[in-house]
Amino acid sequence: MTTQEEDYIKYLYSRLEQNELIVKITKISDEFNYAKQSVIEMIKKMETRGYVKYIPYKGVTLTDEGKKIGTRMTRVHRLWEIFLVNELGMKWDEIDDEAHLLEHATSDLLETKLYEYLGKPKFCPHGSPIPDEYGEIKHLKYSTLDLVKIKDIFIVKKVKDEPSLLKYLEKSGIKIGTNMLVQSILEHDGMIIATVDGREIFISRESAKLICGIITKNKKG
Amino acid sequence: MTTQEEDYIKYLYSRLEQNELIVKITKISDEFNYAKQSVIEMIKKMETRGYVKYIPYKGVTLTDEGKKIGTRMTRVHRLWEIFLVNELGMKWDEIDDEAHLLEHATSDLLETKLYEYLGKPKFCPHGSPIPDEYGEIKHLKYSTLDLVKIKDIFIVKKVKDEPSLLKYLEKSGIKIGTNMLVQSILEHDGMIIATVDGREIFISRESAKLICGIITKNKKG
DNA sequence: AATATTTTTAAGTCATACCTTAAAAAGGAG
DNA sequence: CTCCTTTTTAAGGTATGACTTAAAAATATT
Repeated sequence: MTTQEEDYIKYLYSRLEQNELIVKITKISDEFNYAKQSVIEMIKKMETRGYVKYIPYKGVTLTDEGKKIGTRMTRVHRLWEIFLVNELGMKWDEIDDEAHLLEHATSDLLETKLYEYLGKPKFCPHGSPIPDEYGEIKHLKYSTLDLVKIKDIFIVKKVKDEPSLLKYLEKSGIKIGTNMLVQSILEHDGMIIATVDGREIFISRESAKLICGIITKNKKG
Repeated sequence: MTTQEEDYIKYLYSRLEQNELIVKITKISDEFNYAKQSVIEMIKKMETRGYVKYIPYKGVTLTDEGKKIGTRMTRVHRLWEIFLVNELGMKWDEIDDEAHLLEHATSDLLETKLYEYLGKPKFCPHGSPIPDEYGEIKHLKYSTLDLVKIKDIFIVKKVKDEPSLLKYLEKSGIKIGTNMLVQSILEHDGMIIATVDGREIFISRESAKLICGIITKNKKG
């Protein structure tokens, strides 16, 4: 298993997590900035190895074997993210690239030891679930921040792993578990203005769609 | 910088640590199990990049740039070894391969964070010195266990990183810092019999040369 | 159904880092 | 100084995983 194959599989697995069961070659080539031809060649190679099924003009799906590897890569990636944040004190937006390098350098033994060392964590620092040692993963259903109404309380549970968003949230003091009280929603662009520990926070509608959590209605009495 | 280049440089650096200032192509090809031709090609490529100086029929030396990279690789390798032993509880003989994978996946930021997290350690689990953040390294001069005499006390300070030796020492309860009281030395093969916490330990002459430490003469009164 | 667009296939290229085999050159020993 | 061994050079090969360009095939649109 090469680093490249692992990256292809991990990407396909991430699409699967988003319920995208079949992924177009074009989408893969856009993701990695590879020529379409290169992607087709690689996918065909991976098909002969049993990791994916490729239906021309339709797209690519992971085989059971591919899913197993994808689960494993995702698990290892998220475990390293936990290590980098909880143990080394790195920031949200610094860890994806680091974890990406480390995940390709992780043996089964190391994976096991790391998992136990970190206390068998269930969620990565961005709130995504970590598959357990048997590959079982429980995706929780959340709302997104763009669905709130004025006076709602929103508890942040998961955020998209996108550096500039993460940097902004970090700067704004928003973490997993943060409670946001929605103060107002601008009419012309949908910007959400909320308070976190009394401080005012501004979240664009676009960003709001990338922030998952739980909405608690504030019934006016 | 590719993984392969890093491995070549790290090996040359390890030779340098043993005061082997110029390394024969044959030695490198033996070490990695590569054809000599392949080594020559690689070394020539690395020479154009400024990492080594190659004198045909003589051997290879690291340039200052190469030494810098070698120091860095060695440092990162030994830091990961500390992590694997001290934090994850891995065994002496399990960590070399793991650290080897991880060292190629370590950014400067991660290196810094890891160093601080581990408490700026000065020695790896086998007792080799870890270069500090400026690349400074202090090689301590030790005796070797094969130089002891009967009734000497030997304090283990450093052992060769060789899986089967490490496994044997682990099983025998010998660690860095262990005190060994030499009971007898067999005449025909030089085998050393010593006690550690009352238990009898057997070390062949060959192995004894790979165990470094401090000899304290036991002056008979 | 005809045309336009997208996707795939085919053919050939590149760099990396290994490999082998054979010839040439250097170094060491008698 | 010649002979022999070691080392290097030269030439050509392999696999991986990218690339481009052009032709063919399938899908989508009018």
